[in-house]
Amino acid sequence: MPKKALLIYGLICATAIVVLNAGKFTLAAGLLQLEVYIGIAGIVFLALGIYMGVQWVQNKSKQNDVYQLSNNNNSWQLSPRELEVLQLMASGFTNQEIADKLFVSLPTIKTHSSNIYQKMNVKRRTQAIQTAIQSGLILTHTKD
Amino acid sequence: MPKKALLIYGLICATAIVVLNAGKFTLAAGLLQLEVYIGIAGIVFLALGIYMGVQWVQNKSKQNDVYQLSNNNNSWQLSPRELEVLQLMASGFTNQEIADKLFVSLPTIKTHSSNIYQKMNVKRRTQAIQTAIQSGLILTHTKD
DNA sequence: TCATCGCTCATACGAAAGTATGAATTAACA
DNA sequence: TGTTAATTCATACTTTCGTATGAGCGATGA
Repeated sequence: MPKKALLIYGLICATAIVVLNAGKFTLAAGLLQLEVYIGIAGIVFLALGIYMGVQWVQNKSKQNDVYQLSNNNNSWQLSPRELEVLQLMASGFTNQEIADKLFVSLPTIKTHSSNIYQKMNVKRRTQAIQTAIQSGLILTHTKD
Repeated sequence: MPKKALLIYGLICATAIVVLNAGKFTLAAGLLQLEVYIGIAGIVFLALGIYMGVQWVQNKSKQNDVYQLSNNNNSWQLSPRELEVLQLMASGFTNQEIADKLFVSLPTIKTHSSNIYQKMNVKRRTQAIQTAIQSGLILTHTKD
């Protein structure tokens, strides 16, 4: 969810800034030693870094190879966005994962996929994938 | 659904037989002319034929091409039955359709697919398809 | 004969996919 | 400027998928 992800990151950044400012004021008031301030800031940023690192690795390990699209094989007049969605569907991602990748909401991806199925005259995700592969729209094995 | 389909066909056949018998009795009682009896029987069977024909065509048009399996690429030690299921999954069929094709129940196919995902270390149908295609287990384009 | 494996089936539950409907925004275009 | 297409989003609903768990059965092999 783009909103959720943005919200989380926003909150983290906001928290970090607040903590830093609080520390600066305390420092200016002479109530805190510089070492302590730096230490706290270090811990906050370390935590932030760990969190982002974990997220990164988790996303990494989850990622499949993404299929390539053929340039001259759009038999169904799919829009650019629909092609992107189809490509990610064929690569094994859920609607939610596709939404995250494209920074849009889940309903948006659902709308796109429904439109794709209509244009391709199929009823299911797996049929769309099969049809796209068979037609050559999606390239499963790059031929060099 | 095998049960539902069987039920429907059973009901149709039963109805046809009942109608025929009713006609025969009426005929025996001399209340109906032979031509009328034959006519009614004809209409009943014509309707039955039309219904079955429509069903046939609809099923026909719904059928996808079925992918081929590689003979020497079973990296995950999938059982013969699991290979069949995977093949049909990749070809775009629902679990219900696969169950119908293999003359087993829906829960059976669900069990098979779950086992397939575990053996292949994936979480979803589309991932299993992608992985199987990439590995060469499933042949999307027959090379001659 | 006992253990294992493959296959089958069932029920119940939760997650993901898909449909329908309506709507707002933006960009291209006549 | 009005129209159209593409994109986005939401809500509500149905269908399909997937997991967990437990069980029965036949074949195979130690």
